[in-house]
Order: sequence, then structure tokens, then C-alpha cells
Amino acid sequence: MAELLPVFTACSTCPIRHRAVCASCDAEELDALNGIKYYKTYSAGQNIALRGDALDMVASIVAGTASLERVTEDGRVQMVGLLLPSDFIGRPGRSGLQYDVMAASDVTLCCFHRKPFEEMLDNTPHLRERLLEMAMDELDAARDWMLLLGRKTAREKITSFIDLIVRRSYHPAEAKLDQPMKIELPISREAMANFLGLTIETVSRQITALKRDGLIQIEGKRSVTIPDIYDLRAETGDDEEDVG
Amino acid sequence: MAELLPVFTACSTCPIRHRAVCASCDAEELDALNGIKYYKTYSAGQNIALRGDALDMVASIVAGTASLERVTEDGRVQMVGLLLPSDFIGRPGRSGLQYDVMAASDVTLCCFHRKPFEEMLDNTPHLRERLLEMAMDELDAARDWMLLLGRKTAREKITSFIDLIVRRSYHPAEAKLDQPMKIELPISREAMANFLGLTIETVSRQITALKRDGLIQIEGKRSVTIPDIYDLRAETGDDEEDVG
DNA sequence: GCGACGAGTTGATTTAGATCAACGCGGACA
DNA sequence: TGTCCGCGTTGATCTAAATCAACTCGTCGC
Repeated sequence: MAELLPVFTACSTCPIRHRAVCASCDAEELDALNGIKYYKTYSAGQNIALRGDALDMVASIVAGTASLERVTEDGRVQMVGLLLPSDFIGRPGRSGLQYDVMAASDVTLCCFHRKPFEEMLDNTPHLRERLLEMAMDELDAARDWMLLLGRKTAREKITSFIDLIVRRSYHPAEAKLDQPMKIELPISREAMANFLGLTIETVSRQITALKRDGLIQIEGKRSVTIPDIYDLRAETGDDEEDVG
Repeated sequence: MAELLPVFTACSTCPIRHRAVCASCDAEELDALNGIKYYKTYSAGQNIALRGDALDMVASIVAGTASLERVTEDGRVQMVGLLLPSDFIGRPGRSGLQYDVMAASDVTLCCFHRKPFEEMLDNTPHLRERLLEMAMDELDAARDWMLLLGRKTAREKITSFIDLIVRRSYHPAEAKLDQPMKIELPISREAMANFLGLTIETVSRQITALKRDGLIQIEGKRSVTIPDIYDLRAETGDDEEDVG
């Protein structure tokens, strides 16, 4: 159930100020954005918008986790986007959605009506530049994800997912990779299965196996401690080469 | 083996003029691009660049087919991008490649050195705008592809791939959907397997099955006739809803 | 003309993960 | 304070696609 989420009003104190679409905006540009933004919250499980809908806004995730999902005609579900704080929802220049947008947890969005945002885009080079950068980052992430979906084993999928959450949870600078790391899984087992192209039974079994092998420890259902992140990464199937 | 490919010099007669990254450039902008472009050809099977390489150019595909591939540490291959004429190679603002770029057939590229192209990007709003649009189109395509990789059966994967090639081979306006359609598969069975997250044996068997079921006819190895595209699409597993 | 090689097909067998089924556990609620 | 429900785990069995193995066909070089 959604308890009331904190509502931010000043961009200067916004937790995603330096990572979101507004990251490279200067004070003046930020001011303009500030004038057209509004906040909206959704509770866990709600759908934010459905495939085919005309979405009259774009938005940044301020808090919580949303997912993008595609569904086959007979109801098989594949997650095609996992949106964490600072990620962007919506496509400027096109209102018709290609996939469902779901609130995987309670979610706070910083929204902009489509029209004024698109106009700002034309007058604010920094904004379009940042949007392009984010789109290309997402494309790179999508390609990693395709390797995972097409070629990795169930165990590799799970370890890759945990590593992904680790990477998004720690700023590269402040991460101590040689110490145990602790994360919260942002989504349920079912959502993990839909992310990874597995069933929830297989997700559960693989997590149990990783626990048995000492690669992870679990407290509750969502809290994971990784004693040695290098050991975990050795199981992801990824080439070691550090690209990026 | 690569026979000599035709080399174009004037943008005005370029076959991809109205679909590539330069599509929305005006005469003046085109002129500037023209000044920094150069052509390069690769023969089938060659790699254009490898993961980790610093690629000092970006390029548009003029003719032929290239693929982007990711490889697991033990050599499993997943195609993560299929680039047909008018598609764009490279990422402005970052030279380090995240994946291998391969020539799936003989390929002609229209190349731009990275630095001058990035400078043009800053002075040419149309260019950045078009690039953003293309990146977002590719992201949407990547998401369809993720549904395919994660949740579709082998038969659905093959029919989806054939449908994809049909859609890229016919301009929507001039396509006669109620008549038999004929396409050339742009890639080998092995490349199809790597695209679809299957083995070549499974690809071969599924194609045979589709032939047996009368959904497709094959002449040679690459030429496919689809008697009824609607029958084929009914097998893709996709939701009928026409979005986009 | 003929062996070698690469691309593709077909068949037999194996297996990773799906499916079907039961059960545990904690929180909501009457 | 029980029981109901959603979420997750565990066990038994099944199956789609992988793997292992031959074989065909075309073409390239000699």
C-alpha cells in the first residue's frame, strides 16, 4: 500500500538533479523546467500507462522503480525496461506508447506536459543533448540485456541481475569493491523472472543455489549481501574486459 | 568475396539520403557534411571494429548489412544490432566500442571522422534531432527484440524475423499486403541463429517446418516468398494491436 | 574431373528450464 | 485468534531446444 511519498518542489534539493534529463541544464534552463513540472505518485502494482495509450506527458523517476513491459498475444510477459531514479519515461515527438509502464514499487514522478517539454527541447540544446546521451546509454544497456536474454544460463542471468543492481546502487567512485556489498532488490521474484526471461520457480531455485554456494546471503526476501563481488561477477558469463 | 561496390559521391543521388542521419538536413547542412564524408567498403565476414576498440569515426550504412555482436567469455555469440542501409554506426561523444561490428555482407559505409562530426552536431540542430529520433527508434526495436529473445518460441522467433525483414524491405506506402511478398534474407543461417538466440540447427528445422506448412516458399538459400503475410504474422506471437 | 571445404539440412539423444503441484510463512482482517 | 491471501520455496515430471552426429550440395582450387 502506498504511504505518502515525500514531495519535492525545489530542483536544487532534488535527489536526481545531477543524473536526470535536467543534469546539464544551467540555472536559467532549470528555472524554465521548474515552471512546467509537476509531481505525481503511483502505488506499487499500479499501471502508469498502457501500450497504445496516448501519454500526454514525459517524466523523470524521482523515487521508486518502474518497469516497461511487452506482452505476447497469449499473455507471456517480458520486461523491456527497468527504470530507477533519474531514468526518463516517454518519447518526445511521439505520444503513442509501445509498451506498458508499470509501477514496480511506490513511485514518484517529476512530470512535464508533452507540448511545453517538446518546445523547451527545441530551445534548450543542453536538454536534447542530455536526452540523446541517456537514450544511447539505455541502448547500450538494452544490448547487454539482449546478450543475457539470448545466450546466458539461468545462473548467469541471476548473477548478472544482482551485479546490475550493485552497479546502480553504488556510485563508482565511492564503491568499495573489496568489501562485502549490500543491496535491496528493487523488484519481486515475478518481476525478476519477467526481466530475465525465466519463470519465478527458476529464479527462486537459482537464488537458493547461489545462497548454498556462499556467493550471496539473503535477509528477508529482498535484502542481499554479496561477500565478494568479484566471485559473483565471475559467474555472470561476461567477458572481463572493462569497457565503458 | 567483395566485388567492387558502387561508390557514390553526391549526397543528392545517395540512396539513403532521406532515411539516414542526414535525412532532415537542409542544402547548406548537407554541404557541410559532404565536405567531411568519405566512403569505405568492407567485404562479407570482415570485422569493421571490435569491442574495446577506439573507433575514430561514425558512419551510415549505404549498402549491405552489418551486425553488432556481444560475446560471452566462453564464446557464445548474440547479435545485438542488425544494421541495414540508412542505419547509423557509432556513438558520438564516446569512442570506446561496447560490441563487435561485423560486415554480414559486403558493406559500403559513408563515414565521418569523429571530431568534425561531433562539432557539426553542436552547430546543426537538425542533425542531433535526427540522431535522437534514430536512437529512440532503435531503442523501440531493441525492446521488441527483447520480447522475442525472452519469451518467444523458436517458430515465433523465425516468423518474427521474416516479418521484420518484410517490413524493412517494403516502404509502408507501396507495400501490397494482400499479395505474395518476396524478400531476400540479408544474413546467413548462423547469423540468424545469433540474432534469434537459437542454434543453426533449430533455425534450419523451423524454416523447413514453415515451408512444409505452406507459410513460406524458399528458392535457393536466401530468397523467401510469403504467400500470405497475414498468415505469417499470425504465427509471430505478437499482439495484433497496430502501434506506432 | 575431383577432393576439400563451407553452408545448410536432417536424425538421434540429452538436458536446462518449464510446467504442474504442494507447501511454508507472514501480514491483513474479521 | 484463526483463516485467508499473496509471495516465495521446494519437489516431481515433462518438453522444447540444445547437442552430437551424419549427410547433401555447391563451388573453389588444382
